[in-house]
Amino acid sequence: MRSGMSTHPIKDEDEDDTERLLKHYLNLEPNLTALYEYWSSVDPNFKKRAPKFTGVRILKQDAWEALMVNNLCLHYGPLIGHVDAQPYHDFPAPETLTGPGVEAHLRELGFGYRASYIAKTAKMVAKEKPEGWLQNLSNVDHSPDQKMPPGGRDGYRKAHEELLQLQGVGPKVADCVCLMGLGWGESVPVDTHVWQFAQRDYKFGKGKHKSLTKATYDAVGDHFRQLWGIEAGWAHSVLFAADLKTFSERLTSKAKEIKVEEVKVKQEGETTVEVKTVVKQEYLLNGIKDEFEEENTVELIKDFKDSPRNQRAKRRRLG
DNA sequence: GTTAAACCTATTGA
DNA sequence: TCAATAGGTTTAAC
Repeated sequence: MRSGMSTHPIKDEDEDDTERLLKHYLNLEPNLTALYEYWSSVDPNFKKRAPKFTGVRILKQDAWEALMVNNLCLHYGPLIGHVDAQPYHDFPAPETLTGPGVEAHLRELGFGYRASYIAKTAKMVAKEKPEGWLQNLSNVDHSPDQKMPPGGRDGYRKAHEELLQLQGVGPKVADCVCLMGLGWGESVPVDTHVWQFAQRDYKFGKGKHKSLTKATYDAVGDHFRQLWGIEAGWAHSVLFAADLKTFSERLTSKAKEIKVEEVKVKQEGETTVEVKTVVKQEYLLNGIKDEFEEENTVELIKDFKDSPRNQRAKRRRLG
């Protein structure tokens, strides 16, 4: 990719558009700092957790691509080219996945019960729905200061509803497509992680909204839309990242280094007191208070004394 | 209207 | 090896 800092105007004319495409796909235009500041100003929980998860952006994917998955490209997508002898394939068009043997083949490829969903959805999009159906569900209005009801703009509600007709597409997947493939910023996909922190930090999971029914699903989305505004789906992604196990290692990685040092030091001494010291340091490093401290305490104790009781305690707290 | 069971495979950690 | 995790949607049953 060209850097865009060329001093040769003549060459700029045939400069490729890779940078422009990347900026668009990675959605680099919006001011992340301003957005984070706004979300932090309206939500103390966001303010507490977001600093460890900066730089989260919502991709501007193709809607059909957002609807489907990865492994498909290798077997159905057209070959784009090679990098270091490694072949790269584009995403297959829905028409490519409408053949009679597709479902069986996808099962062989390990898609499991989703094989039939993919095959049926491809048929619906390619054959049963009118031309441009999916793309026409996109948000095209980018004017600032739009009003948005808690349920979202009409276009978002329409897109969400239409997507639910597809086989294997429920509210969560529909919202993922709305958010990343169709440009509806207020879309909040509620998956298991979002449901976890909705219960832990936003008082869901009791009373009227005890379990994640459709009514609860909508209520969670409405709450976050009301709280975070028209880019609620973006704010949601920041906290989603914070809830993932793979990413949450960020919260303890530095402390683990210190923990190792502490273990060496205490080699000849008693354990309990010194473990607590480590926890304190981790707590300071993280800058995250209350319940996090407790979780880390349990985990660290588990590391040193791996008793079944402590394992149960950890599972219970981490839920 | 809500809940439970069934659907599928792959990866990771104890 | 087994449980947890990736993990929502559909269908049947209450």
